[in-house]
Amino acid sequence: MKPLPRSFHSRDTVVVAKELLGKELVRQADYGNIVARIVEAEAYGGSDDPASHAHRGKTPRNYLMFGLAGFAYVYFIYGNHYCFNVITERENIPGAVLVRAVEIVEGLKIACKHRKVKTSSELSNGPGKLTKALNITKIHNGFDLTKTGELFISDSKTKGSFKTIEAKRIGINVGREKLWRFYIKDNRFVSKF
DNA sequence: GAGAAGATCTCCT
DNA sequence: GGAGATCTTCTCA
Repeated sequence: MKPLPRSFHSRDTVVVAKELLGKELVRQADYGNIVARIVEAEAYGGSDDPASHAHRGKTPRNYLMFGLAGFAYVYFIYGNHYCFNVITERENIPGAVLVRAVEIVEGLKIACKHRKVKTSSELSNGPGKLTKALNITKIHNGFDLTKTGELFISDSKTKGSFKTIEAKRIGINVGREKLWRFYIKDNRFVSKF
């Protein structure tokens, strides 16, 4: 498995969000490997996007969004959950893609251990759920996803054809009019239809 | 330093 | 369908 190059990520956030669908998120750990296919993603921009963390400027929390593309931006929210983002755009241009849902294609048993659920479709159909299933925490904040290691994104081996749906973003109160949420049509791992 | 809000999930009704 | 859990970060004084 080969990680996607930084040039893949350092493009327009919306383009990257769309093209991340079907790609594989690889989690390598001493207890085994988990491979998860990205089935749902949301684009978050900069100052022109009121829903984005970066819209009010650079802070110690969101500075990664202003940095080099291809790095992970993991943050803690609601006292309970981590959300996993991939940094996009060029340096000093804020942008990130929130991975909202994945389909576990390898390491299902390990992922099930991280989360106590019965069916695999409940395992990772939400931002907070997938980070738990893949055991992604704040230690992965700033992790380079373009290098083979504990966590990276690779091109998919199985290039199945699928239809991409554009929809309004979820869980936010501002900037909802933007159709910046993308998911694979008819995929049961998607969080909401 | 205090208060408020938040890109969510799970449990309970 | 609704509310609680629970903590980081930002804003304002």
